[in-house]
Amino acid sequence: MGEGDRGERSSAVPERLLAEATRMFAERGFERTSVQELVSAAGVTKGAMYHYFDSKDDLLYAIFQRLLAMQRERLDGYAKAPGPVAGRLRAAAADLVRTSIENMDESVIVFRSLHMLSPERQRAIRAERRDYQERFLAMVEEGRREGVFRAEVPLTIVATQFFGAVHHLGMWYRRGGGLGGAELGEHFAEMLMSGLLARD
Amino acid sequence: MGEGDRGERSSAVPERLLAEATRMFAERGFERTSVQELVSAAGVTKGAMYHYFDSKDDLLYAIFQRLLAMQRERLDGYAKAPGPVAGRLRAAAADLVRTSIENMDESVIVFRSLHMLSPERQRAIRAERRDYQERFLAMVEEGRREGVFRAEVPLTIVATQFFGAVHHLGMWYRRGGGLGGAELGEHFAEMLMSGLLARD
Amino acid sequence: MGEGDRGERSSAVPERLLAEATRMFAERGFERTSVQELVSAAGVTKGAMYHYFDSKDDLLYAIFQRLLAMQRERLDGYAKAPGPVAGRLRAAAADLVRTSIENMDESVIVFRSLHMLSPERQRAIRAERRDYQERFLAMVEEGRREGVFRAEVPLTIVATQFFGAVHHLGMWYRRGGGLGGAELGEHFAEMLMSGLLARD
Amino acid sequence: MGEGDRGERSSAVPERLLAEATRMFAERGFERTSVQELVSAAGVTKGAMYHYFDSKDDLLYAIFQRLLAMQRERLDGYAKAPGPVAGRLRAAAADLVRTSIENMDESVIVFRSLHMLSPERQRAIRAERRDYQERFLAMVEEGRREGVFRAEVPLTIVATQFFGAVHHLGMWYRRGGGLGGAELGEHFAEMLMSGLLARD
DNA sequence: TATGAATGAGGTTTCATTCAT
DNA sequence: GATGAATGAAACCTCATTCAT
Repeated sequence: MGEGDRGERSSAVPERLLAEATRMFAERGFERTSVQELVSAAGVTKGAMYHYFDSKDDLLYAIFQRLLAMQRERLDGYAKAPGPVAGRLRAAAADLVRTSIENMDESVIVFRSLHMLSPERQRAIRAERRDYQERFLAMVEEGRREGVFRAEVPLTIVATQFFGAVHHLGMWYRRGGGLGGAELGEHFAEMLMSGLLARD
Repeated sequence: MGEGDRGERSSAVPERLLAEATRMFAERGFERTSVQELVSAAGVTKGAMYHYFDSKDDLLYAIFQRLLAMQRERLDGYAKAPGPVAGRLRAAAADLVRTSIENMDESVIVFRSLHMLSPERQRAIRAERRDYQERFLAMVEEGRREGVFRAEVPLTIVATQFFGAVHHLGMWYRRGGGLGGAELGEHFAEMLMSGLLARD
Repeated sequence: MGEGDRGERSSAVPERLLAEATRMFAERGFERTSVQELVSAAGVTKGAMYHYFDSKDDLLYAIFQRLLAMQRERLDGYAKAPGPVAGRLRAAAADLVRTSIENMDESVIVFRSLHMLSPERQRAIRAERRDYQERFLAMVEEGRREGVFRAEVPLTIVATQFFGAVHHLGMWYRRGGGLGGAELGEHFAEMLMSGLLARD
Repeated sequence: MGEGDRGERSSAVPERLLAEATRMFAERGFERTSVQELVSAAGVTKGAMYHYFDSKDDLLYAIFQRLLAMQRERLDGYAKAPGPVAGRLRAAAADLVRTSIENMDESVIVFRSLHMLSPERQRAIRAERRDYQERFLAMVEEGRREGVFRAEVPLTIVATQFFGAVHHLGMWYRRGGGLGGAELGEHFAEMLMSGLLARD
């Protein structure tokens, strides 16, 4: 039992907990998962869990944060990249679909268990998500100013259609079915662009 | 104490319970709502509730059933009506949006708390919803056979986009905001049709 | 719906209830049987039951009473009959076994659910049973005075052995098995007599 | 606060619960004893009880198990001991009576509340009891093969009489009355042997 | 850093009984 | 004689969290 060994094992505890919580919250829901079942499945004790997380709510919040931070970081990459906005928006859209599918458990939890967070944290997450959509729509605006996107359709409608469809994925998408994440990302991005791009 | 009086009073208990449950489940979630809080809000006793409903789950199921039965009945009306399929599909789409907004509480519950039902009932509800979508898409097929709808786009994509957007309504639509239910229904129907209709 | 018809039906209510209660209390125990299940099985309503019986306890008490009254009446028949006491005791013993088997449900209830009665009624039933045993043992004493039964063995031991064995029937006797009620009655009576009769 | 101290204190909770449950279940019956009354009497909290026992049923089962395991262990001692079978069987019989009286509460519970266990556990206990009787009767058979016991009386009758009488003890035996456990054991063993031993 | 026994409030549900009709 | 909706107390059990070690 060297130090490295021990360090590895203990640093694994929060990660194992998060991984197991993600799996279980997605599978049976946040409230149907008891702390005891969770720690048993993760192979740690209750005491250990409460050493790393203040509460069960804290665990849920961490899952939200991790997914949203990742998506926002990726979006920023496309927003700040060089090149024509149309190509960057299309890439960002495809990327959101692909990463939503790759992190389906987290995505399901976000849409299903947001209301289980404390009101305060619900507000924080809602703000973060609104921020994401605004940054996304800012690219649409950018394209409009440049004249490559049509200006007639209201932004709200565009957002509803696209984010609604992404959100809806968790309701029907099954791994191993017909389409892979990358393919589906292309489909969705294509539909978004066809609604935005000026005809002719 | 006439007959009508008695009928009203006794039939009022289940109805009051359903109404209050719908409101509370939508507002704070199914598991955040205790039976005690629910019956207090409805002004009945716990015993009375369990006289009419076998369990808290039963109450949730009744809410699901009521919404789905209503939507299906309305869809059937459009499916069996005379006239060109394009018009009937557009009307059905607008109607779904409008009734989803009018019954926003129920709609939110359906998408957020499905996983709180017993596995058996989850299957029943999923089957009912699948059935709804199939009937809806049958109208799309009908239009394709008649040559009024394009055949290139896969049905799954059409369904995902449209139903995803409807589903997503509960995440952002707020009563008293810009658009009313009828207007929004027209917008959504318009977008659906523009994706389906053959160009020129 | 003539009067006779109606009379028959209503007089059948207490009987149907007693019959069903006997069956259910024996099968699943007194406390595991709810009043609702009982009245449903008997095909009557709760109100009807409470019209004839003051409480669930009352129903249990009636079952006890009916069995004990019947057994006591039969014992009295043998006690007061003419002829040598040995023959009458043997017949009474065989009869107890046979009727216990014929009314196995009641017998099981008596030994298993006595403690569920109100303390007052428990005392009443215990007194009645003690009385039965005393009348039974009075016949043994009679035989001793006449010199046909041995006097060495204490009465308590005789009673314990015989009544213990009768009581124990409910634990192992299964209808349709090897021995019928009458045969087993003869076996038990034979064993009792062989322990009482003077040798040689 | 040494190690011994801690060990004693923590092991005391399940034991205190079992002791109190045995006393109360025997006195007023399993279902007349609420979990709240039980834990109050044992001086622990409900949570503590459910930490050690999965359910109220579990507590009942533990009482059954403890008595049956003890009895079986003692019987095995006599079965495997050296010496003539008649003496060993007599000793085993006397021992069963004595230990049944010493553990009268448990004995009463076993015969009165077996039907309150889950069906599965009822089967387990019945099997264990059947096993006990078979081991007991195997000693009778052994004696018959050696020619020391009569062969005419069927084993079932022997078992019914003896175990019936033992079982019946709980119905009439009162501590402090005439006979002590050891004496009564001798009486019962004597009666069993007199029925089994060949005459002359 | 980690344990796991213990807490105690609160959860859902059951049920014998009553009573207006 | 009979109904069945309604009561309300009490039942069993769960669970997130704490804390002495």
